[in-house]
Amino acid sequence: MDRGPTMIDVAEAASVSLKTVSRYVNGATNINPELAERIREAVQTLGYRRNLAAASIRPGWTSRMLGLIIGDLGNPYYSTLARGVEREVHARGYILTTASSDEDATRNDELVDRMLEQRVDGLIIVPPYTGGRSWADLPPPLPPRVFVDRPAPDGGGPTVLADNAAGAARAVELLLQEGATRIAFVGDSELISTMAERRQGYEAALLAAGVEVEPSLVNHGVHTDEQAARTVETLLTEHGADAVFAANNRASIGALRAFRARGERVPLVGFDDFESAELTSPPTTVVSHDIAEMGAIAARTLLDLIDGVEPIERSIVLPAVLRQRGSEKRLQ
Amino acid sequence: MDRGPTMIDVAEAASVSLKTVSRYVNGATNINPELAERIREAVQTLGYRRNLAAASIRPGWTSRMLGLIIGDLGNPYYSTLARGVEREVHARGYILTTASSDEDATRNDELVDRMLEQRVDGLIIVPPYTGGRSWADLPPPLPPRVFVDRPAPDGGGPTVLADNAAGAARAVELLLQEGATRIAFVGDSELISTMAERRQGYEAALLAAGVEVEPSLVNHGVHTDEQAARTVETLLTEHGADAVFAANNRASIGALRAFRARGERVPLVGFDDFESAELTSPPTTVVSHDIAEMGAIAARTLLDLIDGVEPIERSIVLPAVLRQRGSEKRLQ
DNA sequence: TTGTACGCGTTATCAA
DNA sequence: TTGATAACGCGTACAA
Repeated sequence: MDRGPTMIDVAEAASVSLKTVSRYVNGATNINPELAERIREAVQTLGYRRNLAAASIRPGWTSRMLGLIIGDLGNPYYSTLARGVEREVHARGYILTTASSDEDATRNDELVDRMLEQRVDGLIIVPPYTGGRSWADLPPPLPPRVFVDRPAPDGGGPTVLADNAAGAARAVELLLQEGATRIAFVGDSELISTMAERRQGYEAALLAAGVEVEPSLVNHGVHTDEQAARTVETLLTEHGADAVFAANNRASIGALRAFRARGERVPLVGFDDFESAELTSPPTTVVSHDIAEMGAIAARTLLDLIDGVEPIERSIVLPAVLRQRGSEKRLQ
Repeated sequence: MDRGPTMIDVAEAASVSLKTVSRYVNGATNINPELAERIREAVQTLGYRRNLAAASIRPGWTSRMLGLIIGDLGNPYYSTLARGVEREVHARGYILTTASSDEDATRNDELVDRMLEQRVDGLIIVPPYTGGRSWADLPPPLPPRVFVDRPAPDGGGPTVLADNAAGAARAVELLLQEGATRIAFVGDSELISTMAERRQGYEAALLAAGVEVEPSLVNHGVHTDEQAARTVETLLTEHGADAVFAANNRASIGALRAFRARGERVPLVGFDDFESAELTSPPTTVVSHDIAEMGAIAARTLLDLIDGVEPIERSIVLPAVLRQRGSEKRLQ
C-alpha cells in the first residue's frame, strides 16, 4: 500500500539531511537558500505532504484537532451552534471533529473516549439530558473542555448558557400584558435543564403578576410537533387556556398546527427562533438567544484554556431577547 | 506537560512486556488470564488510554477518521446531509471531521490539504460552486473520495446527485396543469450546477407543453430571501407572472414574503423542502429529495471504496419527489 | 504464550 | 547552518 513520500524521500531527492527538510517544512529561516530551493523542488516533484499524525506524537506537539459533541447535528439549533464553533476554531488553525450523542449519555461517553484516544486538544460538549459519567471520576490528565447550552455535569468545567429563566419570564410577561390569565406551558421533559429553567421563569412571571400557577396548564414531555399539536388542542378545548407559551420551537410549531387545524388561535409566544417564524400568520413572536454566538464563545473559551488562560467566569450566561412579531396579540 | 500513561507504564505496572499489553489492548485472545487480569488492573489504576494517533502511523494502520467538506454547516440543507453521513460513518467505527468551505474554492482546497495532512482515510466533498484545483493535478496517492450534491470536479470520483432537472420539470408540469401560462423561475446563479439543471427542467417542461420560454420571467442570481421577495414582487407587478417556480428554499421563502406583503398570491411550487412548509397559508408544495439519505449513500460509497469495493455506478442519481400541499392551486 | 528489537514519520538535541 | 542520532507511542517479525 502506498502511503506517499516521507521526509526521508524528500531529503534523499534533495541530497540534504532529514533535519533540514524538517526545518524547511516548519518554516525555519536559517536555511541556505540553495538547499531550500532543492528541497522545494523535491517536495514539488514528489508531491510530499507532511504527516500531522506522526508529528503530533512528539512531546510538546498536539493534534490541533478539537472535538464537538452535540445532541443532533440534523437539528438546526445544534448545527447553528456547530457553525459558530467552527468559525472560531478554523480561525485559530484547528480542525473540528463533530459527533451527535442523540442525547444518550452512554453514547456521549463513548464519543468522549474515542476523541480522547484520537488525542484531540480539547472538547466542547452539549451534555446529554441526564446521566453519564462524572468527569471527576475520569483518570488524569483531563483534557481542556467547555460545556455549552446546559450546565456542566459533575466535575465538568467552564460553561456557556442562555438565560432561560429570564427569557421565559419575559415571554410570559408579554402574554400577561395582552390580558391573558390562563397561560399554558408546553415543553419537553423537566429533566432537561433548559426546560426546567424555562418552567421556573414561567412560574416566576405568573407569581410576580399575582396569577396562580395552575398545574393542569403545565405540560412537560412533549417531544414532537405532533404531540405538541395534540396537547395544545386539549389545552384549548378542555382546560380553557387563553394563551400559549411554547418552551421550544417544536412546541411552537405544534401550537401553530393546532391553531390551523382548529381555525382559531390564541396569543402565542415561543422560546427559540425558527426558520420561518416570520412567515406564519401572524408572524410568531419568540424569545431567543444567539446560538452561533454561544458556540463561538464556547470555542474561544476552550482555545484560551488550551493556551493556559483560565476563563474569568466559571459560567457565562447569554441574554435571551424578545423578537416581537405579532402572535402575542389577541385576535382583532 | 503530562501526556498521560503509555503502554510502557502499563507494562511496568503489570510486570509484563510491552507487547503483551499491546495484545491485550487490541483484544487478542491468546493471553494468560492471570497476566490479562494484572494488565486490566494496571490500565484501570493508571487510567491508560490508547493513543490512536501513534497507532495510525504504523504500516497497515489508518486513522479511522473521515473528512466532510460542505458549503455551510449552518445551512439546514447541509447539516441534514452531514447528519446522514455521520450516521453511516459512526456505524462503521469512524469519526468525522466536518468543515465549511463557504463555497470558496481556495478555502475548499485548503481544507482538503489540511485533512490529508491529518491523514483522514477518505473525503466526502460538496464541490464549491466554481473553480478550485483539479484532482487530476494532485500528487498520488490520491485518497478515496466521493462527491455529493454537485458534479465532481475534473479528475474527481464517484458522485451522488439529486435528479434536479426531472424534479424541476415535475414542479412546472404541476403549475401548467393548474392553468398557469406565465410561470416565473426564481433561483440562484446559473453557475451553480443544481441551478442550471433546475433551469433546464423548467424549460423542458414548458417546451413539452408548447409554452414559450420567456426570458423576462427567468431570474438567476437570487442569493437571499430578501432578494427573492423583491424579485417576485417585480415579476408580479411588471411582468405579469401568473405562477412561481422557486428553485431553492430561499426563493420559496422570498416568494411567500412577497405574497404576504402584497396580500395576494399566485400558484407556487418550490424546490427543496423547508422546516415549516406545512405551516404557511396555504401549505407550500415542493419537490424535494431525501438529503440525509443522499449523505448516507455517499458515506457508504466512500467506506466501500476504502474497503476496496469500487462502486458499480460512477454516478448515483436520487429521485426528487413531489410533496403536494396546496400552494400550487389558484385562489378559490 | 511471551518478550526483544525494530520501524512507522516526525522533531529535538547536540556536536560538527 | 547542517547533520547523525535519539526519542515519541505503538504494533509486529522473529526468537525464546
